[in-house]
Amino acid sequence: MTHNEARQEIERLTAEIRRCDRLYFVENAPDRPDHEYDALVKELRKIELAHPDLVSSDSPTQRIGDKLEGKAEVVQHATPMLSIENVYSDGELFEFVESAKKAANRPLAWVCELKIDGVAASLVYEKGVLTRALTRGDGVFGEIITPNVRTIRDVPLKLSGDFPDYLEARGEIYMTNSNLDRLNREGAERAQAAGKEFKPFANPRNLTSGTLKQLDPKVCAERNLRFFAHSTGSDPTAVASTHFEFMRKLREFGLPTAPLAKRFETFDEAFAYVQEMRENLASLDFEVDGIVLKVDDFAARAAIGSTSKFPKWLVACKFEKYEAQTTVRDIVVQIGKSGVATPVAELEPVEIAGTTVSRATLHNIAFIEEKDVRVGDAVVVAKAGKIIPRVMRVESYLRPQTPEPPRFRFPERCPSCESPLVRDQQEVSKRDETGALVKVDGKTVKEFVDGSFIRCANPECPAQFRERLAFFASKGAMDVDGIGAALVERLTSPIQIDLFEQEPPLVRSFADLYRLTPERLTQLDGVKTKSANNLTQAIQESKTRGPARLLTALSIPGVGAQTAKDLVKDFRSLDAMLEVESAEAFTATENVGAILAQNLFQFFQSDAGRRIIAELQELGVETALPELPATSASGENSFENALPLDGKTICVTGTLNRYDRVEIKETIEANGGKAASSVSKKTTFVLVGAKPGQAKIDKAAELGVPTITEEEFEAMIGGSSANGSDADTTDNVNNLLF
DNA sequence: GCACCTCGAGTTCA
DNA sequence: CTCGAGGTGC
Repeated sequence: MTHNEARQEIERLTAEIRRCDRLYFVENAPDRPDHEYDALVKELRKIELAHPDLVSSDSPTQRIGDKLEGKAEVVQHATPMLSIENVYSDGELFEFVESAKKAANRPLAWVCELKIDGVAASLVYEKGVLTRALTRGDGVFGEIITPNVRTIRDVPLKLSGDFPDYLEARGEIYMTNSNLDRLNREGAERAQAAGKEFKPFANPRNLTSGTLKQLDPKVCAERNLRFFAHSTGSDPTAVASTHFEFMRKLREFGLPTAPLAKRFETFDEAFAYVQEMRENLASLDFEVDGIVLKVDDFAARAAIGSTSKFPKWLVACKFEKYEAQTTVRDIVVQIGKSGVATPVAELEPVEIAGTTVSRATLHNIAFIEEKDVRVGDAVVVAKAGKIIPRVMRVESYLRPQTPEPPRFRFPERCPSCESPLVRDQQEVSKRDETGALVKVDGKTVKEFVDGSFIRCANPECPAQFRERLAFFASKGAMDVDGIGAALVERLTSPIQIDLFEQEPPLVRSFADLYRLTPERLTQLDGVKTKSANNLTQAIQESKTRGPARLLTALSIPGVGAQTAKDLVKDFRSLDAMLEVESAEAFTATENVGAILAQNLFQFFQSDAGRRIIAELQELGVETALPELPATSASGENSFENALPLDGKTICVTGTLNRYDRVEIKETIEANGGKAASSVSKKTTFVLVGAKPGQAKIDKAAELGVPTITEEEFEAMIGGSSANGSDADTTDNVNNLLF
């Protein structure tokens, strides 16, 4: 064969092979031309062997490249791969569509596509050649999986047709159910022949994800992964003006696109299709976890925009429900930072709305008794407020009769320190049988009744200390980066030297935290020099959080962030609080009554409390506000400029575009307003974001409190000097307070 | 004493 | 987010 003949033959074979790929993958031909394909590739490889100079990088024989060394490289996406907002009910879907329509301000055509449960990936084509493939990763950084992706026959190594210079196709890599079955069957056969045990792959999604991380592309090639594109990371407007048209172009370039995609002129038609698809999913050969609904027109998309997390012109209708039935494996009792003992149901893990739920609180003794939850019961768990699982009901008809599980009995002793658990007592006015108040000499008679909570009364309880330490280091308090429940557990556990010898825990008081050195930290398993240094650094930085944060961090019952701020405003230092002579001195502060005052007085008079503060002070933790500058010492606010939100109380509900929870609170306060957590008559505005809480909206309507949008809010604060970058001394003082 | 407002505490998972 | 309870004003 001459050189020229070889070149022609290679071209012919390549075209034939591409036709096979296309028949099967892009056009979904019913008969899979596997034999033909294999024979063609074999023939091509023979010719290429004889003429190595004619082998091009996009030849079908080049799908399997060299093994990767070590770990996959992580690189940044050209534009972030945002995730999709999920809706789980028709109501949520309608809400989403309404907001999109409003933002677009024009009629919208919609495209429906199947959402297949696979691994999201981005494929970069430069001058039509596949140069890089990345996993979605965290959306900003992804792992390079190019060698493995090259083995996927759906993925053209070279584009055809009139493709743009630069194209980033985004889509889903997945595996069919029948292919999973085949792999399991073959694996079992092979294992049997070798006399080994074979653990079948559980589901196609996990296998896909695992396969893509394989270092040897040969393994990936055998697994027969699939791919389709559903969007792009590059600019599509040069190629098409609508999504549906763009997808058609991608198919022309040789890229398969989302299966069963359809375009509809109105949402009503699209919704009918969603309903219809819901019924027909079982017949498909791949896992579908929903239907994606997207605005077709690119210009309309631009008008609608995105939040920081999701585009607002795109939504996934999930088929799962907010509710699931599961079994109670065990009921355990947790001790909180104030000693409250909370029963928690440990559940057989179930998926609800995209997350696995394995625990749910049973709140308190009243809840558990009323619902009569028992170990072994079938319970229905739902997500209240979209996140937190809640036991809705016990399916008591499913309860085993022989033997019937016993009623839950609250333990009598603390699971951590074994000291007795005691029921809270509450002071109430005494009433007679008719409900009328009992009076003696014109005064009501008080009596104590059982309260809602059960507590461990031991102030030294290790479980309580752990909770308090975690709270001390948490965001709202001293904000020590890197200290969470897991590390607290280890810091407060004895250190095992060898089988017989152990040393006391590294941290037995708040002050011990500030005595930690990198050397001592490395005594813990898995803490190496780097993390030990970072941690000690973070701990040192927390010394300057100021007295309000510190007071919050101390876990004095009833004293949280707000009360601590109020107190520090009046007292200005913890020393001043140590010097008070009676509990009444605290009641002068706003929102502090007899009970809180007593709690505070008790703490500041106790040896333990005084020691804690003395130790922290000695270690250099700030316990006082800086001295007021002479000019503004005369009175509050006297020299401050009027701020746009002075005297206004704003309650926020839903998700905002430009701020997260903490930021919006800070912004409101920086502008002189008050950020309230609930709507009342005193609320000036309710700031409504996306997916607002219905309770707050209703309440606002009921009380006639005006609602504002994020844009209106921004107009109000006018983007003025409120960001505090040009902070003067007064601002600094405020920063320490707030 | 009652009604209403606010804050604290507990809670789950990626 | 939700519940419970402390605080305040009438």
